[in-house]
Amino acid sequence: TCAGGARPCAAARPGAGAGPRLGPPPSRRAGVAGRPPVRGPPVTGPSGPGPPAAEHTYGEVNQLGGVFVNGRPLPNAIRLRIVELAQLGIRPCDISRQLRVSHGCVSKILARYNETGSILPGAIGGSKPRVTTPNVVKHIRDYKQGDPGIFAWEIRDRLLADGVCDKYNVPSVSSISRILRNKIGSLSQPGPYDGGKQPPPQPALPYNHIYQYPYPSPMASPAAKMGGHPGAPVGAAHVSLPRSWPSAHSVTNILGIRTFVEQTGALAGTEGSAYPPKMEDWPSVNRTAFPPAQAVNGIDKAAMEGDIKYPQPAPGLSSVGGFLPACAYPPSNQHGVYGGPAGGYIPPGHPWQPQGTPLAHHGPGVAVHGGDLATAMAFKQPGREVVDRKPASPVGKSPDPLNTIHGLSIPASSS
DNA sequence: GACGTCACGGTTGAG
DNA sequence: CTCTCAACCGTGACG
Repeated sequence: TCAGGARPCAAARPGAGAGPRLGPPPSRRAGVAGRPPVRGPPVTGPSGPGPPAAEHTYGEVNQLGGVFVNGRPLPNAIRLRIVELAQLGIRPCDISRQLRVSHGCVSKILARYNETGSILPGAIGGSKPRVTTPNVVKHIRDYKQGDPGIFAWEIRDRLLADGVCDKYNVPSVSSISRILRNKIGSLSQPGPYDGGKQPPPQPALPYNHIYQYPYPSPMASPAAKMGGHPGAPVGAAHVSLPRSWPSAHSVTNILGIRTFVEQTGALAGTEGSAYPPKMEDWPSVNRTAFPPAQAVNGIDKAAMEGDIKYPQPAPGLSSVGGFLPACAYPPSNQHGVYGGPAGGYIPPGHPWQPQGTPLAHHGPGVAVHGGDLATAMAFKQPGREVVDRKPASPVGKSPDPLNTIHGLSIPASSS
């Protein structure tokens, strides 16, 4: 289904269920484009009283008055809150209104959550993992050295024939050509990577190693928490990694490089910048709105900060704490700027949630186990995405993953 | 009125 | 360095 956003689906869709839509009334399809959303002058907080910091946070304002960045995922805090509220029994339509997020989005996020257990957005951009791994390069080099006149397509065939690659990860002829041109230009010298050598990390990185979403680090090991949760393959519990290409075909797996990857993943969590600086460097984001990150693990700081683009209200606003009516948001956030950290609330237990890990509760104070919540939320069970996204969960880490996990520095004030 | 679905325009990042 | 492409995004509107 398309709900997940499967491309094919969309592509194949022009006719599919959308039949009737093919002739969208003029007014229709206005979608995002039709009605020039408030853009450009980035939605900065209400240009008046707005938070100074948010001078030019840009975004658009939806019909509900909420701010969003076209093409970009909602902040994890919001995503999380959507799930939380849903778990509190609040109807999606109400959640939509309260958070000022389109109901379609709420529906989508909840559906995904139900399906995968993850509140996190999928991996955006990028493409399949590199197929030109060190090992492949090495073979190409060997072939080339063995037969300087060999054609790229011949190399390709040989890679397949020799089992170096399979049809899923064999480099394209153009890629091979490029390799020949760029990396194997001078056959005399050993390539950048030597067979036995430990391959440089980068190439091995699975998809999106840079994808800085606050994906909880593997160590979050939701799996662990999930313990007996049905359908929660412990090992795979990683719902969060955005996209992982068919692990079975994963180059990294094939090459046995995964370990590194995993580690990297873990780091990512710690280093946590929610979004890549590039984009994330949105000006004016008031990062201070969030408690200093302790968190480290995935969503935490990252998650929260990740939402940088969205002006964040003071932490105090916590959302749920009081399931405030939309109007509860400070005027300054007029445009429904997404509220602050998702903390501050004590989510209801989750069905699948491992006993004893109530969402965010323990920990007094800061950061805390708020992570649990996130974790739990984020990893209900490794859904297909999950599985796909992350080959395996790292091991032996996180002494107390839960705590740090998303570190949703929830002002958990367990109170 | 609620909600699932999906076209749309947009962003992203590997190749 | 730029372009291409395919993935994902949230919105908004239909049904």
